[in-house]
Amino acid sequence: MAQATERLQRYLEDELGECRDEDVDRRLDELGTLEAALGPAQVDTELDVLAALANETRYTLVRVLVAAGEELCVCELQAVVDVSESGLSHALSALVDAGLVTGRKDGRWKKYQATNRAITLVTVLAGSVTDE
Amino acid sequence: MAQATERLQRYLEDELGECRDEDVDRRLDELGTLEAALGPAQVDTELDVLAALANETRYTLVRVLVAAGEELCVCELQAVVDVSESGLSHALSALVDAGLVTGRKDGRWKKYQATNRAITLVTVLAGSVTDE
DNA sequence: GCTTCAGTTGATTGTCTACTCAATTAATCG
DNA sequence: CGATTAATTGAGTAGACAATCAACTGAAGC
Repeated sequence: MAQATERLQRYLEDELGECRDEDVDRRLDELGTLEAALGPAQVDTELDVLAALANETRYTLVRVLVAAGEELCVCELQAVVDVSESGLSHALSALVDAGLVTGRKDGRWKKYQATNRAITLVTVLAGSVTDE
Repeated sequence: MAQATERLQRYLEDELGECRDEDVDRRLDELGTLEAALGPAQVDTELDVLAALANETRYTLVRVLVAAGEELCVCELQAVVDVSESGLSHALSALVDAGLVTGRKDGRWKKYQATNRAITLVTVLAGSVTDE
């Protein structure tokens, strides 16, 4: 970090006209505060959610479940994605772990449903991409 | 898909009490419609955005830029993440490609700023994770 | 003009991830 | 009960990804 700090010092000299060591320390502290604004645990959760969504198979499943607005059977979801039965099960399991869908056994069948989190995220994401 | 269709047929028999081939076809069509609700091009864009965010280094950069509310110099961002100078540059480049940040050269320095898309997504994601 | 400096680019490498296959569970049906 | 069915689990593997190193670009400053 020593070298990086030198560069930051030169930058602050450019910006402030003058720059003492204490100015560098203050700026480093400000940057640290920005980074720590959310707790690290929450960031981990957010990254888990993002990782779960950032895959074509899983994102398709979430989108379909959100669009359906009701629970769908695994055997129906099988018709929607292009992976093996096992692959579908792995995908759904990852989505459950990320809190994006919930599963419920119903007799011989298992049904999955999008959570509020999934609905919110898919809606906002679609919106933020539409208005390029 | 032949086998999967058989299972779907049995499922629909369970649900509807009775099920002709045409019922299966109709359900398959409904599912296809759900999947196609958004154009495939838009889905690709959404997946690109998700992939760009789903990485600790890049997500941290976006969060800090959003929290800062102003443009930050590469040399400032260097203090925030734990990768090489080159790794930082690669990360910022990926974020630009995903439309999450913009870059601007200012003399010897290069400054990056969060886009509206990034602000929206980070805000909503943080919110959707807070209310567990 | 040559050097220094800020940042980028491309190639390479080790790690992580998303599948598939095979075996397994749990439930239903005959 | 034994067989079939729906779905899950775990091991293995091919491909994708993130980071680094080294070489490069372009602007600033002496």
